[in-house]
Amino acid sequence: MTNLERIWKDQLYQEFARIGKCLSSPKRLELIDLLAQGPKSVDQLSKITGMSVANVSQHLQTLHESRLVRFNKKGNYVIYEIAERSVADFMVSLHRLSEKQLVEVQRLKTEILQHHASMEPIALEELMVLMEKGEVLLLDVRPEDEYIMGHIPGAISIPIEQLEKHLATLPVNKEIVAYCRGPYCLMSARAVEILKSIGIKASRIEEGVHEWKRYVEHSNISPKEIL
Amino acid sequence: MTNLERIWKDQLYQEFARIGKCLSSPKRLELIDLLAQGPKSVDQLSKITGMSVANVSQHLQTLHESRLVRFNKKGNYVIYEIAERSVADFMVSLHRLSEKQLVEVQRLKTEILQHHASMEPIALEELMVLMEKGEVLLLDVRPEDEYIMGHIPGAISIPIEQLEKHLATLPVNKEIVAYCRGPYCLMSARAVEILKSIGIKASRIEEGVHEWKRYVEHSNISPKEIL
DNA sequence: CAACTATTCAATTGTTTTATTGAATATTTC
DNA sequence: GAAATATTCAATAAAACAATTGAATAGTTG
Repeated sequence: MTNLERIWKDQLYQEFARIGKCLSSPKRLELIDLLAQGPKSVDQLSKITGMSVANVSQHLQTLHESRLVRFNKKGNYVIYEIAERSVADFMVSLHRLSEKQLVEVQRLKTEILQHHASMEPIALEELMVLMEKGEVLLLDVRPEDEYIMGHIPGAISIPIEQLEKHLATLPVNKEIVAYCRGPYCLMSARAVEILKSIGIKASRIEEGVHEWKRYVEHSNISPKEIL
Repeated sequence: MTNLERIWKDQLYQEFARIGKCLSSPKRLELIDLLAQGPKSVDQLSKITGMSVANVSQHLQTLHESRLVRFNKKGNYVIYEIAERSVADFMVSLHRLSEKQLVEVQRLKTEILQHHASMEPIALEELMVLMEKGEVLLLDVRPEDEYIMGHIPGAISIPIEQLEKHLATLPVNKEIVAYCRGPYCLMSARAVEILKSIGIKASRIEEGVHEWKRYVEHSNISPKEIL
């Protein structure tokens, strides 16, 4: 290899590693995951994650330097969002790889399921069948703005905090399946607990919007429009 | 969010970040890319990359802790390889994301093309058409063991160092298309230079085996067996 | 325009990471 | 079994990073 080639390769891999650096901090990964669900301000992110505002801001700047996120200023707020859909897709890949390779991730996932008794999720495939038959109501329990940004077709939106208030409006004859931000979000599990406690037949899927997109794109099922 | 939930999430993201940490060092990324082409010993990797043996060994151990690579001992050598095909796929994703988001990567790619005059690659799609017609000979210029590990169907193997010796055996009536490890490997460019210098019509694709696999899987073209 | 809010900046701390060196281990070959 | 080879280990020094704090900025509301 020529010397020039070596320098070129070093520069190139230096760049790839910039993306890698963004992924090397747990806090930053959590921020990307949250932004993948929809745009959020710095202090929203600070409140959700429990990090200090300054700390969040700093992490967001790191992410911005690698062009994984972008922002708009809206009045007093700075609203960050992921730079591209492909960033969210990439995060799904990272999670899948982590689950495949790291036993510890698998262990943590089953551990939390034991705390939420009988919260075993149903398969996405199974949900599809049930929805075809119209036997099931799909419930998106994320905050409403995330639902508006994109959701699984056919789902209705009841954010988890409002679920108890809206219990009366739910059909009694249908089974309910809840979903939230994805496999590492527990809002859908909490929803199932609430629903089951008042005698409604309920379950959850562990997939979120991005995992669902990946699923339909890989299984060649007609990729319906996202409403 | 409950306190327990916060702890759980922190542990989970800590784990994801372990994979991220592996990707945060340029040298480690280069090692993964090389291993994605086929198993290699520590000192092979040391020689290819120009790093010290101890340094390579240390990086490989980091990769092993995150289960991205595995190894077998063969006599005096320790042969490392990627732990799963999905690791190679993930690297393709990372490269694609980097190229999309980082202008600097795009700049570096065009920069090197100016050094190798008229090395503009042809599209994979174009190659497929040409191969259907039988108008083209596809040449894999990587080391032979990497070819044996997996190659694009229909390709023949002539490692770049042996190309000049084997020039006589090449058909004169066919155009030749060369490929190597992927978009950041310059062996195929060197091959085209050699071929053109003696008047053979030649070009290259920038894709390697993994990029090719991704291509056929996403375009639903019959995914022929890899020979 | 003064008080307030959201965000960023700058400086500091303690921690991790990287590359390097030389020694230690394990396997093979003669 | 001694010499040679491939790899790992351990210790070090330099560099990069993460979280924290308090001050600075910029936009908003009364």
